[in-house]
Amino acid sequence: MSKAELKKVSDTKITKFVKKGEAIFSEGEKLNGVYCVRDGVSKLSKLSPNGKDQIVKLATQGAVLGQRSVIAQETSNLSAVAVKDMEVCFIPKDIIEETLSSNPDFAVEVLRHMAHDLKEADDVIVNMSQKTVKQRVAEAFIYLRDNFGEDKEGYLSLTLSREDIANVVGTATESAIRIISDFKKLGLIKTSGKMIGIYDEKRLIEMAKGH
Amino acid sequence: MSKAELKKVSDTKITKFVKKGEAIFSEGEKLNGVYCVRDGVSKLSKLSPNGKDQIVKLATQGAVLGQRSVIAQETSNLSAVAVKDMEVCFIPKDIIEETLSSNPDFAVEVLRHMAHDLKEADDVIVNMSQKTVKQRVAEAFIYLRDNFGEDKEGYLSLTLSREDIANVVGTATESAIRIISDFKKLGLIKTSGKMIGIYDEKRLIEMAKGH
DNA sequence: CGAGGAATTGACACTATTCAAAAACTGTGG
DNA sequence: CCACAGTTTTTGAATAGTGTCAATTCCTCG
Repeated sequence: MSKAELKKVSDTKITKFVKKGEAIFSEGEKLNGVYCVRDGVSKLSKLSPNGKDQIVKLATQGAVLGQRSVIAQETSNLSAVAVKDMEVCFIPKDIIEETLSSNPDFAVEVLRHMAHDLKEADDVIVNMSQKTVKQRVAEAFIYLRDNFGEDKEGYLSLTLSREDIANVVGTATESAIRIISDFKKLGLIKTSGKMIGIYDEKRLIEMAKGH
Repeated sequence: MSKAELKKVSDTKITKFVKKGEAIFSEGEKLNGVYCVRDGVSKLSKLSPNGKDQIVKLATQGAVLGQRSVIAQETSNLSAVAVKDMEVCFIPKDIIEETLSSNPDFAVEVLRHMAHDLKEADDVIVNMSQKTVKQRVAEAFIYLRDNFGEDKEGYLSLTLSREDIANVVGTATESAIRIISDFKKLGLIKTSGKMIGIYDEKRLIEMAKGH
């Protein structure tokens, strides 16, 4: 973006704080702008017909929420709820649209970003359909560590409830719990309250591949 | 696109015919352009680590293949294979890139298109993770009819092998076969060779919702 | 300390994959 | 036109993987 555009954006942006558990927007809602994540983590989920919530993506610092819906000029197909206290800034739709149509570089940049998201979505589809729940749980832990890090004691920095883990993996909460319990018994992970830490990364990765 | 641009595209485009079963491009291949589907149908699939092919999308007339990879400047994450004799036209990467950066309207149009694909991918993720194989098979038949139509005898115009059906649904071939056989016994569908026709749409839709 | 939600566990029904074998179909060369 | 070889489609039976429901136990917060 040019300097003038950047200025316009920073003039109009509104910073918002969202507490863990609170929604930024919900499925079906009409969005009149996008939200940039400055801090914290949000889950993007979609309610399935059977009443369960499928988490499609976890978004953290640097991610932009609502982009897809604003560009497609549709209501949101996902809900965004904070899983860790957040600070987001809001950018009105008008600015996005205007910048898109006046600045090809910006459009291409957004395009690249969306192309990347699409590839990730394809990968998730393959994972969901071709891997067992056990493999997906193992994968989820690796993913959580790689994307959100771990504290000095080796526990994952992003702590999700067992239900959220199940919703990321796409399974029943009890199934996820049982597998976590198995992993612990096998010495692959350690737990402390709802916190989870990776013990034996190597074997966990093996597990994710199916062994 | 402007007239001049359109002309440039039609000057450089190369028409290609692809027979059923032949590949247009494969996973990991570097694409130096995109393919527009003028006729026929292609499956876009990704090989999973366990050796099975997951069909992510079926593309027909009007669809553009390879767009994502060209835009992201990456090798293709999917393979494209014809499931029905095809006619495609090739548009070199250079032209795409140039048009993207010079014509904001074109970029926005592509963006909208990709936003739509992304939403569809989200829906597929939810279906894969939250529905049973039986529901997904039922859904697949409805999808095939809605998108590819049926002949005068009521058989689906797009005939896929049982294996392809299983790969769309994300299950073992035998599982898909068994479910198809069940549906037939229940009077929901009829078959003739590998052709499949929908008998009782209403109950099939119920089935897709899970009853 | 008590209430209410979260996490865990057991038992059981149901779903789906796997391996093996039989039957049906397809194209080819005699 | 038929027989053969190679696929694809079907079916069976055994096994493994998941989901559901109900009952406890744990935790956390007011």
